[in-house]
Amino acid sequence: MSYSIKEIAEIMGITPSTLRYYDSEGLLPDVKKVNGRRVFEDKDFKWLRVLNCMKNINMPIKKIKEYVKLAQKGDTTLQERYNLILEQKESIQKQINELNTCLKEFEFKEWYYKTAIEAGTEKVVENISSISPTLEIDKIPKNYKKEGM
Amino acid sequence: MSYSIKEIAEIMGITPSTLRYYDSEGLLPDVKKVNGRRVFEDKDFKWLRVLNCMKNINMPIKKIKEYVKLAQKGDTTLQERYNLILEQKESIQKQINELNTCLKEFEFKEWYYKTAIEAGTEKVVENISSISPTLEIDKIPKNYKKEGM
DNA sequence: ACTTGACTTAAAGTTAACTTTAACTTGTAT
DNA sequence: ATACAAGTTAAAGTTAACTTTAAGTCAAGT
Repeated sequence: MSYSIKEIAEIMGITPSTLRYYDSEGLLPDVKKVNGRRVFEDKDFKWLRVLNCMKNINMPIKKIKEYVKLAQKGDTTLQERYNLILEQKESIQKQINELNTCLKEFEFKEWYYKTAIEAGTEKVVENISSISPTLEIDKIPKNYKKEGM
Repeated sequence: MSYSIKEIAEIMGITPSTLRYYDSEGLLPDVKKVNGRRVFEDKDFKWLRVLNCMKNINMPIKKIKEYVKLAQKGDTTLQERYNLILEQKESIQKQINELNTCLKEFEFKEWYYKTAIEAGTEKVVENISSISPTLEIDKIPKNYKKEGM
């Protein structure tokens, strides 16, 4: 099966312009061209779904390009690609953990506002700050530090 | 307790400039000023931790500002704030789901490269595409569509 | 009195990731 | 033959979220 840029764009939920941009940035390895037009095949579609995945985990385009370049070099870069994958796996885990912590905070806020709405005023809850264990500290510990906001 | 901009910046892991930028964007409600200098108190610190949370879930600054403005209006905006919280909760859930799907893909790739490294070549695995159920479809279903890449 | 260090604002600059525009080509339908 | 829809490139424009710079204020220490 082969697809036009418009078709594949629609399938992926992005615009043809974005696909051309990705191509120009070297994110789409070896896309066939017929009469100067891009023709996407199953292998491209497969890769686009991995690319989509990499975008979802907030990998910058530069990093994705790096991966693509390594993959194009062949077997000599297997270890490097493995390392890159491990690095990204850690990043995903970290993001999931952060999101879960924040989810707890938002669940607290859901309760907070539900209670306030029932009472008609925020006064009934406003001195309660959070149920989330990571967020309920009111006094700052002496050596409290946080990286990357 | 009260803190200088430098202190609070270090605690939050951001720069004083970023804090000033947030303030200028209306993200820091009612920060006290003494001799023209910002003085951060426990309530500001508490809010900064919620702000940090909102940044972690990729809420745009515009949306955060919206929330701050609603909160400043008082009890008349309780329902609106509740709705905003629910909306964001859904967004977090969606992000966690996406990350989990991608984590599976990366776990597959970890195995893929480990196997390839052991064999010394990618040839031994390269026709295997993914173990993730959502990503292993090789033929595109007729009505397959995806939003927001 | 004067230097120093930490703060201030306003405005300009930066970066990533697109998006839009302009000018052009190509295959298909009338 | 001609119009039209869909593609192309190169380059300029946009947006969000900072970051840097420039010029100035202020309290404390020497």
